Amino acid sequence: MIHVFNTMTRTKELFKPLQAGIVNMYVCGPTVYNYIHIGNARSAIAFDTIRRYFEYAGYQVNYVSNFTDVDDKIIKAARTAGISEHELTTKFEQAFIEDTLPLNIKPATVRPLATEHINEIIKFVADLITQGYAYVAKGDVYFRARKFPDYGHLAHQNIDDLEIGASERLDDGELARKEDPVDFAVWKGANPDEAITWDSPWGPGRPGWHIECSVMAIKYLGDTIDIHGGGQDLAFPHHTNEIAQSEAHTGKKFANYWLHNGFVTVGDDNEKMSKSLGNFVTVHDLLNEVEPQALRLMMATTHYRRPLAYTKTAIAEATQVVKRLQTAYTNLDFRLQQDDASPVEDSNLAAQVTAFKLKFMQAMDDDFNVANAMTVINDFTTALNVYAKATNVSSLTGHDALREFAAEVMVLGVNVQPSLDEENTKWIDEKVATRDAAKKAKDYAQADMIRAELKAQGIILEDTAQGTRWKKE
RNA sequence: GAUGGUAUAGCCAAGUGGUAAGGCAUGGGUCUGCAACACCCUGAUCGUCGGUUCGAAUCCGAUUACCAUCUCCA
Repeated sequence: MIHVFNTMTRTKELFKPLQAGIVNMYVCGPTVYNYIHIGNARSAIAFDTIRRYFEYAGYQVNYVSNFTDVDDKIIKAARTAGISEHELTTKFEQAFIEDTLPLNIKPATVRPLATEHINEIIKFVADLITQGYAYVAKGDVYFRARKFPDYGHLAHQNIDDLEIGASERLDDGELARKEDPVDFAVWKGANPDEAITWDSPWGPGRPGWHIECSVMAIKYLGDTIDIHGGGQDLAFPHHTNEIAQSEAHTGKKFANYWLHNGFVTVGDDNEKMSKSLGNFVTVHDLLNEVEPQALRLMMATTHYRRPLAYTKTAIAEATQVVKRLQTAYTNLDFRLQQDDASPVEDSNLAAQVTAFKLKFMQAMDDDFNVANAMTVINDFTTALNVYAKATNVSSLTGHDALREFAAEVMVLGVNVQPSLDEENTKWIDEKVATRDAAKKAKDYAQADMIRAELKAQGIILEDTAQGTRWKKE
């Protein structure tokens, strides 16, 4: 019984999908005019973790996340770089894929592009005009926000309280064309010097900012979707406008649950990180400095609705934890490979594993309470470590435990299974064998020398009751 | 001005009425030929003030501080 916090109602609600066993979710993706920053990554990781938990819990998840590949910033950035908009967006779409891969962010089921849905967008806009919800004004098309009842409910903004132009970025010309300052563009007429335009019944132009998400969400997931997600800052105006235009168009509820992730803050004063403040860190740069799995864990274990303070100490701590999780997995795995491991079930361990799974799900069912889930994973880790030192172990149940452990940790996006590289490690095994012989002969001087020699090459030896295991530093 | 969020040990953080989970760090111990890994032990009365209650971090009121949103932003 999964409960999620719905921004629309500001309460935790029991999650009930429209179709049993299937979750249709749409998450607003980045505008691709630069490398993604850690705020984008946080959002992607938050919803990837949610997605992975649904999948762990047995749901099929249809996860649609877009690239917004046409807007003012793209036009500006392309012009600065001296390349076409398409070249620019293609480059950063590719970079998104490359940068999110090491963070174990699963690719979306569908990753649609605004520019590949222009016909559908034009049709959608035309329908809104026919319905009387939108009007043409000198090549632009605006949505009559006041005509939509309950406008602003999602962000809990009263339409009359909206401070017009509070961000001081409103274009006066646009303001003059609007019937009402709260109206928003669904289609923007082209400026004479803009190359990236499409023909429409209202003249050349391009989609407004919010329309692509409405069109693509409905196209790929249906008129009503289960979950719509994105960053907190999107609640207003982006999602508010999506709701207005979508529900005006279909006459149906657009999304049953609205989930919003909190911001990333940086620096000592915990200031919001954003592109406009210029204090952002790109994932592209960060991946050269930090262990990707540590970054992933750090972000995944901060509850998605809370602000996430990006600090070096948080990364350092996460690095320790990742190591601890991986060590536990590897050490028990080593123990189970020993000849004395029994093929018979260990009912005691099996019961523990069942209990951990139950507790893990209880934690995650509560609006993805990762902090409590981590408590379970920590207990699980300790149990694995204890078992790895046990005199009698069951290979059968031990492997079951490892599988369940890895699955739970993978919900958070961390892989504890060592990658199997093909390189030749025979020489290490030989050194270890030589050292073991020296140890048996109580020639500790030679044994220590071999250990030091391997250490110099980044190989750590660890003696156990069943023999010596090695790992890379 | 409107609308939200946050305040718990050195740091991160769970906990919505019954005498404060967990992690990191610190210190001590066990295991080990030594080491490593691991395991065990070690810490706070919950921003401030007042109220309700047999009992509050948890409810109510006030207050302080910090952060965010109000048509560029994940």
